[in-house]
Amino acid sequence: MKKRVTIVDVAKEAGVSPSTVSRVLNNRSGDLPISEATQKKVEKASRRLGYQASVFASALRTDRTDVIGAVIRDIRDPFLSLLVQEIQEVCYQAKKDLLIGHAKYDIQRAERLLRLMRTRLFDAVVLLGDMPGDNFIIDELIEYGTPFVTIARGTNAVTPSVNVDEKAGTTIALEYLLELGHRRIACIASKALAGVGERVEEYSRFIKKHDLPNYPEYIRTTQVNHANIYQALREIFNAPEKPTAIFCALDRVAVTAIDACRSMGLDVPKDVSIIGFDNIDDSAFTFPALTTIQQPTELMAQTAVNILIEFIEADEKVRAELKSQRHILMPSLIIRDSCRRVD
Amino acid sequence: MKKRVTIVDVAKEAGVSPSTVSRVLNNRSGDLPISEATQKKVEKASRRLGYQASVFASALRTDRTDVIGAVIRDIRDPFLSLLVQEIQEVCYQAKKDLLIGHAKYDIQRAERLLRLMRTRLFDAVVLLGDMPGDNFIIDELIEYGTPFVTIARGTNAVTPSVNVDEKAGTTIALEYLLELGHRRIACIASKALAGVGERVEEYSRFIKKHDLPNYPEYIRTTQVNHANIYQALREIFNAPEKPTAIFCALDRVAVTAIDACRSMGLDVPKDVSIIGFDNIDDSAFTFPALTTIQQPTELMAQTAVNILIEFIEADEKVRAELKSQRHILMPSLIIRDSCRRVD
DNA sequence: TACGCTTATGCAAACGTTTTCCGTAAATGG
DNA sequence: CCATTTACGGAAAACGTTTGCATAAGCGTA
Repeated sequence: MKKRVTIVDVAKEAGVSPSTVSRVLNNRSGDLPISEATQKKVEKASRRLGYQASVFASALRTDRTDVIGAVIRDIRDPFLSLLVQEIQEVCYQAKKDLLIGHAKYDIQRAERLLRLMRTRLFDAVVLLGDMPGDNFIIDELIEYGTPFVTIARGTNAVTPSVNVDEKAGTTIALEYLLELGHRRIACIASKALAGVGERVEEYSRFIKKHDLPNYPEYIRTTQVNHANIYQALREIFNAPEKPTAIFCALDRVAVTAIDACRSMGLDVPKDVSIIGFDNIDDSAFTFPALTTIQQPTELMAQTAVNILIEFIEADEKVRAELKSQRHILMPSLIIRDSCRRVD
Repeated sequence: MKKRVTIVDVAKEAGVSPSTVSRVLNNRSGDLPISEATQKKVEKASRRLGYQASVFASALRTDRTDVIGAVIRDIRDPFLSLLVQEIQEVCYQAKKDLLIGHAKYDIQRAERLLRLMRTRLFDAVVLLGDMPGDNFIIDELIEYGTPFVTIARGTNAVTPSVNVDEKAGTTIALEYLLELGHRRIACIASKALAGVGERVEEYSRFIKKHDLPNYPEYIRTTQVNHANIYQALREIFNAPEKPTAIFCALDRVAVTAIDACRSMGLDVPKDVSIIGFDNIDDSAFTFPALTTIQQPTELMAQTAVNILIEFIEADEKVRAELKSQRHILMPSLIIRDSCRRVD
């Protein structure tokens, strides 16, 4: 086991001062000229010793770590983890590290992560998804001046945020069903977090606006598992008129719903059409493959990280104007095999 | 936006020296006595100012951050993310933070995370799953003396590790099928990473040992998606004798296989029995629900984190003996509905 | 009274960087 | 040939903690 090699070790090895080593390794030749020869010497010495600057020491001095934090509501949520993967990809390209903290739907755990944020372990933070009662995180982040952006947290955020246009997505899905001739359209959602909530609202508005049948049984909110979805479907099909299509507010419920329909002896899409929202990976692999609304995850990640990086590099005044950045991105329709025309 | 409040601010507020503040806040009254009165003063001042020690400064001094790092092969792998969630839970109880780095099956990305590990950003590191060619990570971790443990990385590790007994698990699954009267048993696996590789090997050994039919078509390795699994199934059923059961080396393939069977018009378990391995969440929600081998994830997490914590607190000599800690835990059979007796 | 012992606290060094300020030598200009 | 710039590099302070050591006060004992 080795002793840590420090900047003075490198300095000795190269026969220069620590200051010079620091300047060379951080490319500060702009501030101060450094001869080719010493540059080479230092670089060689550094490589030879396998030197790696201490994040602590340099962060203590500079208030920068080059690591971005992600606080994710649920690491096992297929959409959120897809998103975090895209974010990581963009960070990687930008030479930032991404470290993920898992809140596990739990305020206490999220609060614990605040310790690390307050102490500036992260240059910036991205918050993925919302949890009931988690606004204090945002408050603290603001208070301590940590740059942050929220993503998938509802379109009515007042802080820097990136979201898909939930209403537009819902409208696209429902209009597609309308085009296929459906009029009796039910809706299944999971417990209402920000984004999903907006979708359900928009569903109701749409139904009303187009004067479609709206039995109370048509709209179900449930946990996402086979048994509960099965139950929700039974209730829906017990309505005075059976629906011919179901709008599932997330792919996770859509995927399960397809399975549940089959175990009820219902054929998708012959007996009932199903459309989802999110376009998670699984949705391409159900049988039949799921027709759904795609969120532009790559663009969302790109946008979010860009905001963060601008933030990090900005000084006081431009930061102020960055604070109003709110992006709402357009989703698109992915047509696969789970919806069919009806007459 | 606030100026950072430091220990000297608190000291001033409380009318004591920074040293005293530090001692109170870190409960160093064991080393050195501190009067009740000053304790109260300091605590009050600290609370009033909302003081939070800088991780950098204290880590620089103490070489401790109280954060544990997890490097995960693939954040979207359902088994691994289940595991990381359990680990996080144990860490939380132990008052450590867990920060997750996502390697995304990519050596380069994993290597980048090494920067953080080498600089002791983490008190200890847990490596989840293996990737081809990632041994250099372990080498570096050893070289730089960072405590670590691997988990789900194959039972023949030579460093501290926690694994399920892959062979025993496979045997349990196959013996169960045997008991149900199956003799023609096929096997589908994903590309061979450490653990899964052992399962496939054990499958072959078992088939040979029990003198069961072993057509080459019976053993397929494939990527995990509907199309590929479908194809694998077709090949398997084109063997001279159709199998009556399929051992899927991971639940992810089992779940997809159930779906694929159904879309081939095959009823599970009437036409073919399917057994999985891992017991991921989804497996309880397939239709029929999947019979599978359960990994004791909670115990695995507990064991792994315990090793890490012992490591962190140990001094040189006990560390040496900790290095040989290799745990192989017993899996168990979860009987659900995807296997049935055959005559 | 002087001495040692306990109890409670402060001083200052150290952790490993980065960066401001300054010094020296060489080069350039008049 | 002197004055002034330019090119290069070092010394030292600072970032915010923790901790070994010193010390001061209080108290019992010889």
